[in-house]
Amino acid sequence: MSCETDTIETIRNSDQRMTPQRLLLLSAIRHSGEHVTINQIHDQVKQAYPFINVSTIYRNVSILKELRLISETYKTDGEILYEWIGGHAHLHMMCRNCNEMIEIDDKYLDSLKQDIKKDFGFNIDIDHLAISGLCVQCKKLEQVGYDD
Amino acid sequence: MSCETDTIETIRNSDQRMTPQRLLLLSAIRHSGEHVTINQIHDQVKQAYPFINVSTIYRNVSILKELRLISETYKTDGEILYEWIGGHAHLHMMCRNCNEMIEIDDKYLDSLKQDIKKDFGFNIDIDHLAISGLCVQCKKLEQVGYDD
DNA sequence: GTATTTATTGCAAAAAAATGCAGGTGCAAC
DNA sequence: GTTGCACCTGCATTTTTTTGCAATAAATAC
Repeated sequence: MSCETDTIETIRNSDQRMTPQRLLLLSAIRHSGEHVTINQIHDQVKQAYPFINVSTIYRNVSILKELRLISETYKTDGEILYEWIGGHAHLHMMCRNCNEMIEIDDKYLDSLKQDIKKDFGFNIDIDHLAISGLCVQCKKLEQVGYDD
Repeated sequence: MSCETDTIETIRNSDQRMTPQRLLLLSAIRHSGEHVTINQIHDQVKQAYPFINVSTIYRNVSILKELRLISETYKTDGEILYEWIGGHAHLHMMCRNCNEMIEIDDKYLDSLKQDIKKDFGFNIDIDHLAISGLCVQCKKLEQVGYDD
């Protein structure tokens, strides 16, 4: 509840209006599991309000992204996922072989963040980025003739 | 020259054929600076062979990506960049404010890679990933009233 | 409550990206 | 050199994403 009040505040404060569509969309992203695609959001919102247009989804998602209320993650297979930023920042590791996604606490980034900040002044966002690689299982399968 | 022989080998060895189009595309990616988009590749190849279709570019880029001959980087503004993987792995830091991109040696990833491997068995790809954040200048500009 | 201002929506239409398919062609075997 | 197979290409089509615009509806002031 209170977090929704915050959201409304954030939106109001940036010259945006709180429309029913936007509210539905927010709630869809917030409540539907972890990661959702544009189409999943659309489908979800349509259940409550069947007339909503996809372009509305696209536009709102883009606005919420700018406001940093939701995060955008490019999966290594090209799919784009959106997720509510609820304080629990984490990294996504996506296996380039089986496409499995692992979530990893962002504390693993701490040292990288510090190094980059110290040496380049660049401030890495805590939130989303999908990292490509090989999961345990697929790595094993790949181990056919070489070891690195 | 020799690196081109390697490329041809890699392609042949994976049941693919070396077509003139593919050769032009390879050369376009290899020689046109650092990062190129699909359209830039297309434009470049068209200069030598005007009849090439964009879909050929899409498909070949996708194949070369699978073969790990080129890397794909999702910029934080959504643009996708391709780059020849020439041994010089590096990270891209992209400022979410001014869109400036900084390249950073991949040695900075070493410790993260080790930690993730140790704790999750996940093997992060050395090559490309674009990390979003704020560069020095933009961070300063943002420092209006709060400090974190 | 009403009027005013201006962001937002839905539709339609355009642009961009991806895909299916039939014909063309690399390349290996002969 | 010729043949055959499987991969590639280009075109046409479909799917996805973006954009322009008139109508609508929040938010603010009265």
